[in-house]
Amino acid sequence: MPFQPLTQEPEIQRRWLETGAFRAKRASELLPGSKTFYMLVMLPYPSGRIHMGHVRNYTLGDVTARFRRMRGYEVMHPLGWDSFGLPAENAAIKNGIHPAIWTRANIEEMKGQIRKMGISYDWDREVASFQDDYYRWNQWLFLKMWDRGDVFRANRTVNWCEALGTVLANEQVVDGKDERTGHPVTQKPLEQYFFKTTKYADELLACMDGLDWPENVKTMQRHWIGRSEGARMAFDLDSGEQVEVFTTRLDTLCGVTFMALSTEHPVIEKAAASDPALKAFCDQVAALSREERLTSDEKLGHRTSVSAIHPFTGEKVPLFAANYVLMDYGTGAVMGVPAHDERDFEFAQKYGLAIPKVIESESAWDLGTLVNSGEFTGMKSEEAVTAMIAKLGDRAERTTTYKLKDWGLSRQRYWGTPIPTVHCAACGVVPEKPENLPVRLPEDVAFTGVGPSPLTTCSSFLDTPCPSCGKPARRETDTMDTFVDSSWYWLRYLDPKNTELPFAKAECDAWSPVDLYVGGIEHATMHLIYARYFYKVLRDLGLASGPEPFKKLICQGMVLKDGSKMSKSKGNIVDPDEVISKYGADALRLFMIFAAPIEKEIDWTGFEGIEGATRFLKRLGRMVDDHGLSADPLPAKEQLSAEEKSLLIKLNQTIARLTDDLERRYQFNTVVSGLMELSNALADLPADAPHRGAVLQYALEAFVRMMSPVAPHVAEQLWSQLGKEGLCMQATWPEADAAYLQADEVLVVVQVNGKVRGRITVPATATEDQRREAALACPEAQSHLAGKEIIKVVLPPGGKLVSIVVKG
RNA sequence: GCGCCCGUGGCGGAAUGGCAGACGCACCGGACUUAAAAUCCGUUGCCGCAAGGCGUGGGGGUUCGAGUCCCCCCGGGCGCACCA
Repeated sequence: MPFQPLTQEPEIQRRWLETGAFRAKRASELLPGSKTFYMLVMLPYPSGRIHMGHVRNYTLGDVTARFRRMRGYEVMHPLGWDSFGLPAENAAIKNGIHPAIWTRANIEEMKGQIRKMGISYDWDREVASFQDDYYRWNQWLFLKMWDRGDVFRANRTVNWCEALGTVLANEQVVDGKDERTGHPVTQKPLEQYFFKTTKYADELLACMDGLDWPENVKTMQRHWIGRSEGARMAFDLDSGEQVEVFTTRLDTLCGVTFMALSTEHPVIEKAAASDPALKAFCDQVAALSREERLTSDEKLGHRTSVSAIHPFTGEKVPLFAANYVLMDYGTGAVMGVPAHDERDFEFAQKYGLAIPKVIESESAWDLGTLVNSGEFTGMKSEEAVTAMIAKLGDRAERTTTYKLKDWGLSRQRYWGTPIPTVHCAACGVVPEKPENLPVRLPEDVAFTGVGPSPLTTCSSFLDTPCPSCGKPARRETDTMDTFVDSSWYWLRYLDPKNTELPFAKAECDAWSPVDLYVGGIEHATMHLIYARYFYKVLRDLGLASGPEPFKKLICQGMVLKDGSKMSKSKGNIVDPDEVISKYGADALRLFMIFAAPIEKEIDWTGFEGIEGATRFLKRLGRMVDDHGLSADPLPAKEQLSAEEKSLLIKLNQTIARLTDDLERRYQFNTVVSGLMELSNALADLPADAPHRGAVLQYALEAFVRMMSPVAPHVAEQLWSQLGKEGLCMQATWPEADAAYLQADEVLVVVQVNGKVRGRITVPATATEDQRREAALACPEAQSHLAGKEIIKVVLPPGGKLVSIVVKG
């Protein structure tokens, strides 16, 4: 049958759906001892059209899911939609379409495109975060976390746009203005909700060692968490106040010549109230945009009228407000030790402060031996810290700080999960009662793009009785960060219709953790830390078990066009849907898998690659056509011709190799090249081979099954043509036959002093001695051995090589 | 600045310390064709007529043997970025 993907693929997809071949079992249906595999791809945002990045991601996942099914695993392979967030709201403002309508239409559109790719998703498990049967569980979990003290409210500085009446993300602020409208943006403190992620900082760090994740992602997370051991200590001020600092180098305490505090530090704010010059300095630092602070590292400070008192010497050291001290790390205050800290050094030079050396070591910033430190002189850094803490008493203690911040989840937006709390004049901020969930988003609101979120003016939403005292109160109008939605969605897939709980523990126990998670590297920190954090919370709530959600992670590379990212603005998008309409899904899938290793970028320079994939599929079709059918049994090995035997050896070696590539190495591109090599070997079988029909039939049946994960439509087609009943995707993955893994005669390479000098053929059964003798006797090697002394002969395991070492 | 990753033909890439360049793309030559497309066969790392030599960014090291492991340097990418 000719290769006609455009008519054949939809027909085959229909057969798969009718058979229910993609359906994953519920925990109760799983037989005891059955192997499960949870294949997960990252939750997509329904932007409207799929792009090549999706195609690559979903193809990788599908190859794995289909392979595991054929290997006898029960497979979970779902998809859903990250369907809250700003773009829908912006579309509503621009086009006057309600976000829900826009979102639903986009999901339908993209689902249709994904279906055409033949990805084996169990669509009965689809979830969409904008639906209240999903986001009610965000609210439910929020309340559980509230009860456990994992949620708190605090003031935090945000990018505030007065004209728009909303908070903006850092990426949306360019040159101190809203990138869309140009309205000015200022920094403003705002009362917000936070998840206490720092509570799990140590565990998040410690569990990372056991994860089968790319090393660079693990490193990024370690840096993000940023654990740092040191000490806190309190300095008295001559104003009668105290300032607490965090330092990793308490041993340098005797080198302190100044104190530097963040411009936002309470002590500075208090001093600024009566010091206009200091106030002006702080305002000037605050006015600098994010980028300006990043690009200029010039140290700036302003001396206050206050001094700190050194706890050992009683000397007074000046106290500065400084631009290089961050309020949200440590205590927002630094003890300035210019001789042993690069930043303090720069600062001291600029402001003419003393730079006394108190540590003797290889470089100024290293640990070493104390000098000029009174009674501590002569001690090693480590023992000095212990001694100083002892002497400082209540003033100091060892402590650990983290760069990881608590997760601010408030968004002053409409299109997100309403935070289920109520503001009551009498009771304060009160959590909603669980039985009143979900707190639904009101639908009858207008989107103007100006002023605060429509929730703040929607009385049907706002007016609600206080859950505690019952008096009239006002609903919270903040909604949740969409990262909340994507932090546990993969557990909802396991039990998407549950109305009692977000998911049943039994389902989680049966399927969790995810065996393979595939997605973009851009989620290396935020999403993948939040999801790990959530899992630990869920575990502590008794909803989930086990420490970590994602056993293995693969970050796929991007799909580029002519070296740069595909984007609407560049007009360089290659639309997957159009490619499928022209070449078919299998050709696209094959190309995506073959073009590069998963983690590397693919540059879509032209259509040559996909045309190559098409050629390969067509050639296979012709091969199966020409072969027809054979019912002859495969003859015994002894009866086969040499060519037939070597074809079957190639076949079985390929089975072994591809199985390993897919099961252990997760190396997909070589799966395709392995298939291509094997197809070349099949084509080379002589037309007059004595058992051609039987051998080809046997080899093709295995071949078609092996190509099925990558090119499933063509595989089904050829499977039928080979006279096989049932679906190829439900057939068993071929098992390598040990009798055909090695040829009777094997090639042995002969090296002399590390250089290849000859090749000999020996029986596979040859002993080490026989191999050594044969190698020494080989004429090409002989010419390099003549007149030289043989030092030793190495026969590495595997028997494929003999290495002769000579002298003279 | 700190950290991580990567440098292999014209291109994408393969090689799990053991024959470097599998497989594909492109190119070139040939067959089929009135012609073209499609298809099929073949060549293609570099130097050399050849024998042979050289070759995985550069230099050093470990090893019988290094693209692969270790050290230094060069080039590219990514992440974090005054983290006390």
